[in-house]
Amino acid sequence: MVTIKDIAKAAGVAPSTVSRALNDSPLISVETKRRIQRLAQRLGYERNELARGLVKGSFGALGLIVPDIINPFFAEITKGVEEAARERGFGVVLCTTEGDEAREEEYLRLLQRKRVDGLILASVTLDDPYLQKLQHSKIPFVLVSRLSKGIEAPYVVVDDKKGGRLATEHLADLGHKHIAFVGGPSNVHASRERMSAYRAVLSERGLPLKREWIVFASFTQEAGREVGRRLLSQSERPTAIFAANDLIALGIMEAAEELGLRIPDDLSLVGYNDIAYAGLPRIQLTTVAQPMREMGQIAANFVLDVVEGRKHASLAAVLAPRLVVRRTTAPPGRS
Amino acid sequence: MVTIKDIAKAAGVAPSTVSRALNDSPLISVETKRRIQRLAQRLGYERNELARGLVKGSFGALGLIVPDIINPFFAEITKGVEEAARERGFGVVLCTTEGDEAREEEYLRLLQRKRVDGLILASVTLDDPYLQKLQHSKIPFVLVSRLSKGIEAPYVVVDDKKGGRLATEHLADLGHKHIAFVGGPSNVHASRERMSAYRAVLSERGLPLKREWIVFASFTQEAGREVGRRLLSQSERPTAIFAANDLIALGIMEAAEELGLRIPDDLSLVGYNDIAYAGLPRIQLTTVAQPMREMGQIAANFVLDVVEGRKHASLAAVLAPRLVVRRTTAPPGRS
DNA sequence: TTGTACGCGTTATCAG
DNA sequence: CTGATAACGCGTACAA
Repeated sequence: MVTIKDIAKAAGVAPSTVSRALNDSPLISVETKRRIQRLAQRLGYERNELARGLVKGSFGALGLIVPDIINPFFAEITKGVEEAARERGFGVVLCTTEGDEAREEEYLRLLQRKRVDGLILASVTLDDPYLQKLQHSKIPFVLVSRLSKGIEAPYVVVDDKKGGRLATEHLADLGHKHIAFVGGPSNVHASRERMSAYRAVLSERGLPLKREWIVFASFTQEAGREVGRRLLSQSERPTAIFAANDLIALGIMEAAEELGLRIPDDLSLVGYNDIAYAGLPRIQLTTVAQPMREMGQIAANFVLDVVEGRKHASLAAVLAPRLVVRRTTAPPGRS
Repeated sequence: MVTIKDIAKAAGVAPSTVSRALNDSPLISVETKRRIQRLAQRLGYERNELARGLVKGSFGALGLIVPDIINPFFAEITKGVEEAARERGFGVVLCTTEGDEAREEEYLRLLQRKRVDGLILASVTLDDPYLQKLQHSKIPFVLVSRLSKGIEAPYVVVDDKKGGRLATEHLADLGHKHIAFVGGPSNVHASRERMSAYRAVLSERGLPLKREWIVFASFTQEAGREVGRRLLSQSERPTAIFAANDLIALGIMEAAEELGLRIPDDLSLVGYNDIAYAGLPRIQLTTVAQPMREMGQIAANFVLDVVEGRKHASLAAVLAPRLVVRRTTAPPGRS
């Protein structure tokens, strides 16, 4: 690999002069600058960012931690982050945790060792105490699609209560009286918020609130299928289900299919996230859309602003969800 | 951030001793080693990999270039790469190109500047001449799910000809005589291979080969819908379509729906890739499955083997595809 | 405008 | 077994 020393030798100048030329410094004559720049190009010089980072204390990369890159929800966030980072010349180190806390901590250490300039945490498992440690580490970070109870940390989220309301009210407006809720893990903020909005709406409307019709599982299709089977094979089954994400909804759809229930005739179904496949021809899932890519962009740009010194002290962005009505919801059939 | 110098001072030894302790070197007494290790832990020391990378000439990270992380096909590959890298203590820098060649080159330079240890190219746009340059750069790389004509480069692919055969023969076996093919970009190797297998099967079986029934588009649902509309609204329409990936197939499904055609009654449809959503309740797409995650793992492990000195000179892995028959294919209706 | 000298945090080499 | 010392490639005060 060619270094600035090589260029310096070839050009008959000092390495510092080459450095100045390559960094477009004003304290160098225009002609030597251009001469050196051309030479560098011709020699195929690529700056060593390890060395530069060592000096400047900044490597030019962001760390992104997500639970699962296969999940389109996080894929969209990732895309937003990556776009924003790329536009500003930064790299993105991708870390997936599978929801495993140990792995998350392991990755966090890896990223610190690599001296990334900032962290974007779209993961959910990390406990508050660890976040506290992170705050001391001086490396800027931002929470995406999650909050932290004890810690005051910058975040960008979508208003889950509002989203939960949109979904539940839509079902109630259609005339449903027997509405169940299927969430992700019960310790995940989003799960709880959507559930609490669901409860609030039911109680406002004077609809029955059954304990057995509030289920927490995990944010996967398999979990949705299992819960769906259980929920829909009871003698008294709900006429509508609000699922806390689209994957769960798809699993429930699968279970309904198995049990010979037609959607939306026998069962109305609302999901959450509007992942790309919710709009598929035969799926046509009614769902709550979140601006996921935008979340990623906002998060990345905030961290980069902090890194580059325009110090936004904090960030508390709450974006608005949007109900997307498709074909899995209808008034309840006469039964 | 605490450095080895800080630890050295605190322990009353030289920095080099600390370095030896932290690297578990044998040329240090067991007791000082342990003492220093404990001290480092207590001080919250995290090694600076920029400095380490500078002297060792290796940063401990892989660069991964994919066209689009939203596409489940590449998300799966990414997952495989990330898993393998994590297990061996490496990070992954994610780069998405949107199929834009300029962006790919830009990223390639970024990754070189960051001195990643190896490259995994799941992108398709890069031209052979550029690969040639890459070979000179001494940084090991591997092609995933693509080949290069002129250059002898390590690769891991799935046998597209075999996959194309599986799909086309399945349709022919069902009795279809009017089979169309919809590919991705015509300059993509996978597209061409699947198409050529399609042609071979048709000619072997003595089935009519219509020029208008071979269409190249792009690997997206939108493209599939457009092509589907055109193909299916002709007076003489095919009774079966082999789509070169699942997204295209889904688009075609959408178009068929719009035109009032039932699947598989009026139209049989085979996709390619078996992305997670092909198995969805109402989609149930017959498709050709590729071991995507495995490809990612094999690719990453190969590059890492090279990096770590166990020098596999080359890699030419051809994995086998698998036909997954679901509910979008059936014998042609009487017409 | 340019060159010199030093430091960033680590590892490796060579004495001791 | 341990301690100096140099080197990795670059940026930057300081001197010229």
